[in-house]
Amino acid sequence: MTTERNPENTRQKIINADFQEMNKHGYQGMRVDQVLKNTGLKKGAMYHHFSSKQTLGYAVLEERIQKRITELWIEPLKNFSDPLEGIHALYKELDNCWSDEFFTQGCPLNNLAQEMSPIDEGFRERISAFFQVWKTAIEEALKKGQNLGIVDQSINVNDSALFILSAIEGALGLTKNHQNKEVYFSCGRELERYLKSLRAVN
Amino acid sequence: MTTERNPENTRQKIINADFQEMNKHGYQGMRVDQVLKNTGLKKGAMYHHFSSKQTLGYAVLEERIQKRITELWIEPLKNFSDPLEGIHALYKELDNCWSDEFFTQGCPLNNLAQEMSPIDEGFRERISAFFQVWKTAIEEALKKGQNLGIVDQSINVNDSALFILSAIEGALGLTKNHQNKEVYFSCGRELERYLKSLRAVN
DNA sequence: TTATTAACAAACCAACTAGTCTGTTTGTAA
DNA sequence: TTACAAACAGACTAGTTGGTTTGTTAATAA
Repeated sequence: MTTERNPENTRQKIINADFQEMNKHGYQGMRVDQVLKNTGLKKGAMYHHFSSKQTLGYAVLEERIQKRITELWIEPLKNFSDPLEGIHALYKELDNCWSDEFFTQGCPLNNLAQEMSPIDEGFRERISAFFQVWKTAIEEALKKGQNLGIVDQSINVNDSALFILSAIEGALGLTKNHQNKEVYFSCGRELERYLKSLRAVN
Repeated sequence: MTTERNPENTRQKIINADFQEMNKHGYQGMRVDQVLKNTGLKKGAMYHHFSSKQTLGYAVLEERIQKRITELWIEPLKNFSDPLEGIHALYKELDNCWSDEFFTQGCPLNNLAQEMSPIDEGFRERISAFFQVWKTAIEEALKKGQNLGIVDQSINVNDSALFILSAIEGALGLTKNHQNKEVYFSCGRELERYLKSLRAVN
């Protein structure tokens, strides 16, 4: 704690600073020098912990971005017995969990997805795999809802989970462009309408 | 036609080449040298027609991207008496209008929106204004549908238009990341379900 | 025909950027 | 206490990048 050198802490400081810079400027727009400036560290420190800018970028994705989304979306979804209610609740809850910065800078995962998918297969594969995890979580929740008689049996849970994901990311993207959270709330109300259309008619 | 110098043609060649490079690498990742290489022209030609990389970027957005979306989405939507049918038809029609490249490189407008909104107010304002135009076109179509008794009167057309936009862009974004058109079709089927939920119950 | 400007080509430049290299200090195990 | 490796600092570099400058040729109006 009081030791001057704390390699793990240094590593995390670099990842945190890089995460912020990447989310604002994109991976390509992010400058290693600026990240170092923000941490007060020097090149030697960074290149001791990460072999390249790309390696650092991957670390941010895997250790920071994916982890946070797991905490905010994937894990808590399991706690809802009604998945339709759960998805809408988590959507609204984001307003409390996320700082305003994220609404003007967009979803870190989708930002990377849009920027890097056509030009870096390493990024694309990792992101695609994680979107699959996220989608599967929604899919499983919907299936569970079907078994409980909450979600209509005729629903294609694969299509539905994919659409919900795209709607969430689409809403965050528009919100970022308009720099206005009202856009997010508007889309949320219509997401709720869509979710209602999945409900089993008793 | 057979003249050696054709300034307007040169201008368009630069815009076209820049459009392709920007759509693949992003505005920041786009390299002026590469654009010139693709056209066979030299720096002098480009900086004669455009005062900077930024000016060229704005030109691509205004003269190429916005124009194309107007042709593909905004104008044709007016020809449908049933807006719900129209939106779904245009969504599906994109498969015919767009080359596969666009499904792996994403929507040019949204690509720019996601990349540039937090870092270039000039881009952000232009894109935001055009999204408004697009949204309004959907909104007006829905209103017309309400007047015709096709769309339910209780629908908030502002929310709905925004949600449809976000769903389209969200779907294209996921498709680009997965590099698989099936994602687009999946989302399309669920967009259809949402659109049905807007229909007036007679 | 001629003068003038528009439309380029070609060489050049200063600033930037990821990455390297060498050296120094701190922690730690023997 | 003494090696020794890990954890950095600081200076440096080769390559890149947007932009400039100067020169040349084609179009066009007088």
